[in-house]
Amino acid sequence: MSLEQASEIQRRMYDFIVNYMKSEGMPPTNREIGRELNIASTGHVDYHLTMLEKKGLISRQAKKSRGIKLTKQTQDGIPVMGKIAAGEPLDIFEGATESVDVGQNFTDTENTYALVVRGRSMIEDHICDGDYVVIKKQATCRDGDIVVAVHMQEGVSGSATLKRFFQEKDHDRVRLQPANSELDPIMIPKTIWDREWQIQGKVVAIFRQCITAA
Amino acid sequence: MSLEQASEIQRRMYDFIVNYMKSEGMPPTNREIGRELNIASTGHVDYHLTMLEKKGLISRQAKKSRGIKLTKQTQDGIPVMGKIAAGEPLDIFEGATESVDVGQNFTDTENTYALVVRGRSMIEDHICDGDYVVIKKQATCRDGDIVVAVHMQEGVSGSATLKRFFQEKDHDRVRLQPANSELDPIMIPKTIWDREWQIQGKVVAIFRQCITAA
DNA sequence: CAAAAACTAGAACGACTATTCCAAATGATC
DNA sequence: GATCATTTGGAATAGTCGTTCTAGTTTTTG
Repeated sequence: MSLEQASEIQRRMYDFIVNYMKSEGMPPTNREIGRELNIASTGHVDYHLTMLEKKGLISRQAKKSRGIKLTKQTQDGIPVMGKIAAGEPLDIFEGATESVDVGQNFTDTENTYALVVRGRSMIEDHICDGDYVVIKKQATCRDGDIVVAVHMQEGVSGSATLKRFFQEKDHDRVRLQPANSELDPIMIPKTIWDREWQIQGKVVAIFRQCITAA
Repeated sequence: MSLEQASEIQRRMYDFIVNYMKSEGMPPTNREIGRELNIASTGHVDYHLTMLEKKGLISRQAKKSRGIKLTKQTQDGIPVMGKIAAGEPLDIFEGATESVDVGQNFTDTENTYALVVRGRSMIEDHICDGDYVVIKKQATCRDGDIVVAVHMQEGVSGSATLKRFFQEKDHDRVRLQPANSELDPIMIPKTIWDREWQIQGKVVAIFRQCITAA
């Protein structure tokens, strides 16, 4: 919640605080905030900070210089946009409800997100049920890449599937290959491919959290 | 370098700054440092901060409150202590040369480290050559846990191996089971186990970075 | 329209902060 | 013993900081 019910200037203020903390390693002062957002009065800044605090986005330590803390500390994680499988395409991109912290390996947060793998369709590539796959958004890919392919059907929101991508030039079609010998590949003629399918991105990393009950 | 050539009080000061930043999210003021280290004079604190800066451990922004930055960026990653395999035990713990950033999922940095997996000995558990395994240090484990087991031979530094741990009570021995049907388990009588073997820790996560040439 | 909420500016206060200067111990080196 | 770097205390200064106050405008809401 919260971020949506903040006004435009409060959102800009919050963004500035986040960026300042990331680059400077400390929260900004009220005056630094005002200078950045062209706010002439420190009291004015204080007012909006109080609002942000009331909305639960930050917390403040009274009287302390730079006494701002972020309550939502998931700054570093990348959003988990949904679940994905190969056998039965699932809807994704309903908005991130979760996030997974994979550190600073993937800094391009604009173009990186994660999905939770469902099923055993990529098991022979050692991608298991429950694994997080880190996806880098891109519209093109190379033969053999593990990609998120979206099937856009008329009227229906696209359903996504995780598969290896192969371009079979001699047959002029695309093969989406699961990594499970019990499952069949999807063969798509190039003409239909261009019209109905779209590469959303490719897998750049896999993260598996082992259940550890002790 | 640098940290070694700092005096005891400067080391304590540096530690306090690191801990303060970790818990408070901002650097401490000179006065807060003095209060913590029982230094009566702010000028005194300033003197030691100047020394720390000269030795390259911190950098300072003149006149700014809390204007301290750590130059050695707080290794957010966890140290990669070496390589490990099941087939041919490898020496580890030669000191970390590398580190991998797995985010804030594992905050107990004192008791967590990573290893690079070599070989296909755990392939049926979907742990591949090149994967990072995140290890949580602990001396005991449960049946079925994937553990780092160290064989301590006389005179030789211990060699480590990654396997699943099983305690076979009826035979009074320990089985270290690779996840590769081509490889045989290691069976160790309980008496020898207690004397020559040691559990270093268990796998809590797996991180795989896919080669992405575009 | 009227009332309420949100937003903006300016000024001022007291506390906090980094820095500097002075003076004096302590410990090591030669 | 003399010299030097290191370590400590006290005081003072100029500026920064969070906060509060008054007073006005704009926007939203009923």
